[in-house]
Amino acid sequence: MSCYMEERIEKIREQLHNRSYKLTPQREATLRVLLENEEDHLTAEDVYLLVRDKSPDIGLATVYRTLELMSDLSIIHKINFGDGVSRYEFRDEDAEHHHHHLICVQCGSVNEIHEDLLGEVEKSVSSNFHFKILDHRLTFHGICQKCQEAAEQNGTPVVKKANISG
Amino acid sequence: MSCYMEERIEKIREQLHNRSYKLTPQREATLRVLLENEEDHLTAEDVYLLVRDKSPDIGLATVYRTLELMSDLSIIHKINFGDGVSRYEFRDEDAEHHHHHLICVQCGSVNEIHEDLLGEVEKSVSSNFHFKILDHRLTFHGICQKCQEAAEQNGTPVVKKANISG
DNA sequence: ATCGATGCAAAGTGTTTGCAAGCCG
DNA sequence: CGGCTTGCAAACACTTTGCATCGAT
Repeated sequence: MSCYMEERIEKIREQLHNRSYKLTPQREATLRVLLENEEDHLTAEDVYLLVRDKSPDIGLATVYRTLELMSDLSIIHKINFGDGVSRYEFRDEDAEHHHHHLICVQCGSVNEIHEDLLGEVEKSVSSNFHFKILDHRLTFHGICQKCQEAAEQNGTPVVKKANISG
Repeated sequence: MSCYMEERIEKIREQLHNRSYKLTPQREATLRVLLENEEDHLTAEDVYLLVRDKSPDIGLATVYRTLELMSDLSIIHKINFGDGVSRYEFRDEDAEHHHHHLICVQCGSVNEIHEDLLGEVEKSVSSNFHFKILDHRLTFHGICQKCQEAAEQNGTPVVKKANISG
């Protein structure tokens, strides 16, 4: 895992150099946080706080600038669940296109679906609407398994955490 | 159309009264703007400017409060295309659930798809992930027919608008 | 010496809130 | 009267920007 991470960092260093950007310590620290939390969907603030644990002198603006840059270079993905905050995650190298989110309106948890659910749907949209699809966003809002179970047992939701709404 | 609009306004007035809210002149003006621009996806600012044409003394905060209220009552829908601004549109009375957006990254146009594309997908998500789906958001980002045609003819996009708006 | 990258603070956006005044049953 | 509504301005949360400084060519 650690080795895998070094690999990815090196690859990104190259990508940056090829476009005459530097992989500065701050940028590297930011990327490492993102890699270490690949399962989550961190906000800029989240990233900032985590980076600061290891590199206390980094500024929030730098984190924003780094995230923006990485996003422009398609190294990471900027996503938005409609709660007014941007979140960042690593782009799947292969299946970049086929990755959706399940947001629990009860506890705020976000889970991913990695299957390609939209192959057929995209085909029909392309041909029926003459729309050339480059990307898509699919999000389901609902109740996750945990909260359903909790509700069955005692009628109380697991946690009251988020208000990700549309 | 005008008559249709009165009908809808009256219906909403009732809905509000049933929940002990009033359909004040400001709220009514806001709703009328939304109804008159049902095809668009207006931001709060858009709505504010349009309302002000007819009711110059309305405040932006009132527009926000009205939109929030109508959204809470599921009379309108608050949507978010990931550009950091909330947009509002009337909720389809019947097919509330099956309505997606095609956003052109070239000219910024937003078109709607009213077909239900996700019936099968939802079934498989529900059963595979034990996730109780309440709602979903599906957005395709790509190039609309117009921009494709323009590009074929002279390599130049139709408009450079950069912003996601109607 | 150059030119990008950084940290800080200030400015910017879009949205929400506190509050005194207004309206209406 | 008593509650919901309103307009205004101030507060807010998140993000971007200006600028002097730093650091690696």
